Amino acid sequence: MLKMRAAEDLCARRGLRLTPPRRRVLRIVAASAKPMKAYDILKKMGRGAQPPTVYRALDFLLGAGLLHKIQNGAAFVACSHPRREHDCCLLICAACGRCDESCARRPDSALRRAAGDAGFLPQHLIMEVTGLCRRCRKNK
Amino acid sequence: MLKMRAAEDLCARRGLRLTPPRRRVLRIVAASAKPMKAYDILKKMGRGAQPPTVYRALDFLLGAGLLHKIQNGAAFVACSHPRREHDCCLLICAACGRCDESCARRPDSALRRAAGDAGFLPQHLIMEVTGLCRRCRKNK
DNA sequence: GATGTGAATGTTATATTATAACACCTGCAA
DNA sequence: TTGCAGGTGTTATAATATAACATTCACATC
Repeated sequence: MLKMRAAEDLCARRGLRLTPPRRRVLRIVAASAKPMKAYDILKKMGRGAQPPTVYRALDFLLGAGLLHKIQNGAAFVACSHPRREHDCCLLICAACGRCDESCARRPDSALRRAAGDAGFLPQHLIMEVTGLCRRCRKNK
Repeated sequence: MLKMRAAEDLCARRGLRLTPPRRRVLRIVAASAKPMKAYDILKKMGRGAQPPTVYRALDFLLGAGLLHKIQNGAAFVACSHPRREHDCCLLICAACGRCDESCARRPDSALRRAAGDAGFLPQHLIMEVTGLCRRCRKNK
C-alpha cells in the first residue's frame, strides 16, 4: 500500500513536481484495491476532467516509478514453436519494432541468457502472471 | 517463421477447425516481420471484412497457441516499493482482479517462489523485454 | 516590478482498439 | 426433418488513447 508521503519524498529528492492533477491521480490509484483503468480514474476525477489530464499524469507517475502498468494486448506475432506448450518470452526491439521469441521451460534465467545470445540489449522487462490468488482458490 | 503446414497439422491433431477466415488471419500475421495490430490485419483482409471477424480469428489462434499477443497497457496499480529501482512481477488474480506485486533484483526464479509463498496459482505467464536488437544497436 | 521562458494544464476533436447484439448459414446428430 | 451448436456476416457502439493548440503558472533574469 503506497503512502502519499513516500511519493512526495521521492519526488522531492528527484526534483520531480507532484502537481495537483498528478497527486489526484496517484491518490485515486493508490486507494484502489484493484488495478484501475484510465477511464475509471477519469470518472473519479470530477470537475469535468478530460482524458489527456489523466493520461499525462499516468505517464508522469509511470516515469517516476510510482505506478505500474498492467499490460493488456494490442499486437500479435506468430508463434515460432507452435508444437509444444511453452512459456514465452518476447524480445521486442524499441527501435525497429521487430519481435523475436525466446522459449524455455523455466523462463527464469534463460531469458537473460537468450537476450544476450541474441545481441539484444534489454531496457525494460515486464513479467506478469495471471492465475488465482489464495482467496479465490479457497472460495471456489 | 511459422509454416502454415505446421499450423494445419496442429489443428488436425487437436480437432480444431482452421476455417478460411482463421487461416487468412494466420497467414497475414505469419507473413509479417513485425507484430501486427488488429486493424493492420483488417486492412489486409480485403473483401469488406469487419473487426469482429479479425478478433474472433485472433482469439481462436491465441487459444490454439498459434499466436502470441504483445501486451500493451490498459490498467494501472500503485507501486508497493517506489523507493528503489526494481524489475517488477505482477501477480494478477483472474477471478477477483486484484493484483499483488512481487519484486526481485533477479526476477528470475524468485517469481515462482514468490507466487508460491503468496498462495497464488499461476495460470498464464508473460515476460516481455523491450530493448534494442543487435541490428538497431549497430545502426546507431 | 516587468518580462521572457519552459513546463504543465485545459480544451476540443478525433484516432485507435475492442465488443455487443442479432441474423443467418452450415454440418451433423437424433 | 428437425433441432442444435459452432462459426460467420453485419451493424452499431463502447472503451482506450492521442493530436493539436490555447492558456496558465512558477520562476529566473533583466
